[in-house]
Amino acid sequence: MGYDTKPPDGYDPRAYPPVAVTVDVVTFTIVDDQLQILLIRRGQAPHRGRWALPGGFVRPNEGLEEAALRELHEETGVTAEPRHLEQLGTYGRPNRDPRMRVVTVAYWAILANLPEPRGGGDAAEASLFSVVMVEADALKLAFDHGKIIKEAVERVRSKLEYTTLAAQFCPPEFTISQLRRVYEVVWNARIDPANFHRKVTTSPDFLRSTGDVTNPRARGGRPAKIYSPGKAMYISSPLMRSPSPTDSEDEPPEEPPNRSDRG
Amino acid sequence: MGYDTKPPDGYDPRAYPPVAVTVDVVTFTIVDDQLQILLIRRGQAPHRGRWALPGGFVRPNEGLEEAALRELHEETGVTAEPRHLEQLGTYGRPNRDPRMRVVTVAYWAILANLPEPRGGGDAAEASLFSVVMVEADALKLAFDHGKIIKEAVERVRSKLEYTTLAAQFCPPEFTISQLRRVYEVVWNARIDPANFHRKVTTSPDFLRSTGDVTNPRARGGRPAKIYSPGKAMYISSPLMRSPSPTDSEDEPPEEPPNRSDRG
DNA sequence: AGGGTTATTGTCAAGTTGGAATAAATCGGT
DNA sequence: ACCGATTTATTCCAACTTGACAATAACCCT
Repeated sequence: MGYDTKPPDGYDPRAYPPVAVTVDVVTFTIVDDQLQILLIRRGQAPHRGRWALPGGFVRPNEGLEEAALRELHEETGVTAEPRHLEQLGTYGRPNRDPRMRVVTVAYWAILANLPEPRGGGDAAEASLFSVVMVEADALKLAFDHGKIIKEAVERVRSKLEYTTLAAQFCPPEFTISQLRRVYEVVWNARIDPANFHRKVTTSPDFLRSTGDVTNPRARGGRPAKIYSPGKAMYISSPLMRSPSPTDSEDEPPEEPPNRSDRG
Repeated sequence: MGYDTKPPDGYDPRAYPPVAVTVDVVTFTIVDDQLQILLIRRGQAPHRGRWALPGGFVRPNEGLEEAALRELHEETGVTAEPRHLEQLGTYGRPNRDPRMRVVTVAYWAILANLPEPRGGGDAAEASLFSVVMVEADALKLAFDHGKIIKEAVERVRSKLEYTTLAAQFCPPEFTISQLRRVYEVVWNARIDPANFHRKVTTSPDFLRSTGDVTNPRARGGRPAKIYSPGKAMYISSPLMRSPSPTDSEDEPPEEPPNRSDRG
């Protein structure tokens, strides 16, 4: 970064342009067999009363990730640490905030077993919303948060293909059915149980058997083996999402990453 | 973003913390059968004399991507438009710049047929460096630019697996051998010509035959068919990089994309 | 014509996938 | 105790993909 640049109109390294840097967090969880995100209702202008991502200013001696975690906790009352926190991208279109130039660094997180959010800090209210509602634009969102959320949804969907992140949506110990349900909910697609079972059990160190099985439920059925997550972070040969009938996308939008994302 | 947050120490939306936002660009090109990146030599403190990524302040009414392109052109004298420009990530560790808090949004770009950089703006010098040199830490780099470059290299490597971006390193019309060479250079691995040929020709709309063939070279050899890039942006079933003897990585580092990056 | 070089096509065994069938382990009801 | 229903786990098979390598094609030079 040669930001000692002195363009024709003459910047000085200390006379930096007035820009505010914020962080925003798209927090995913699965509740009621639906992929949901955590939003807060804005208590102040602009966009007062609209739903928005939790987030806020980065403090002078605070790292970006640190700021993201702090704002998540402060504004939503969530005390649990996210199972995963990852940078999504930075949004800095000049007029995305009416008050001044604001560049926001967006993060996305996975939170399992989310306790009911209670709204802390100065956020009036915090609540979970199904991503299908957001994808249908059924919600009035503040700023460009609709765009950010859609890009986060695409990121989490594509990350399930080649990483072992799906297990982070599950409790510490889980069955293969539960894990499959994560994929089905996030991808909004049906997955063949037998093939899924074969795939995840042969993927090296994706799952570790605890030796236990579930105690069978009321309706009967063979008890399922119980697993915990292995140490592998990537799946050698990715799972594929086949286009589901309800979900009609042919070409994924720009920036699925880093499958990169595989990486 | 609820950056109406008023933390205990009392922020006001207009009394934003003093942060500078810059952009930096990692520009890749292939010259002399090597993956190379474009760096400038810093003419001012801090890190005067060190090599750094081209970049600089984002101007008040300028988009981030726009700023990245401007700085690339201003500081390196490159006039050609990049074939690809994509956000890599944002780096904002509190003391990454000794002068003040600077958050930088990093981009990476592909530039084919790079004309010799001449160093423009106030950059003393601009030059290409092989990524193997940078990966070996053989170069004194400014700030955290070494880290940024390494993450960009991993990103471009993983993106070749599942996208058709490799063609952007080639001239508008090229042969399959040239395309294969791109993969071999970027991945630092040998690729079987026959299997590669089969793979790229069967991948839907990756390549379009122009009908022409090369006029044979001095050394002889069968003339190669000439192709231009198709419209497909993704490869249905990814190419795999097998660990090469010289390049020993077992687990890819965090955040390859996307295979999103996948996004 | 013959040997060298590069491009392209073909072959084959090994592995992977999707789909369906089968087996295993439990339930509740009779 | 047995039967059907239910859920999980395993097996089978045909279609496809991959990697390694052989064979062919089309050109050079001598």
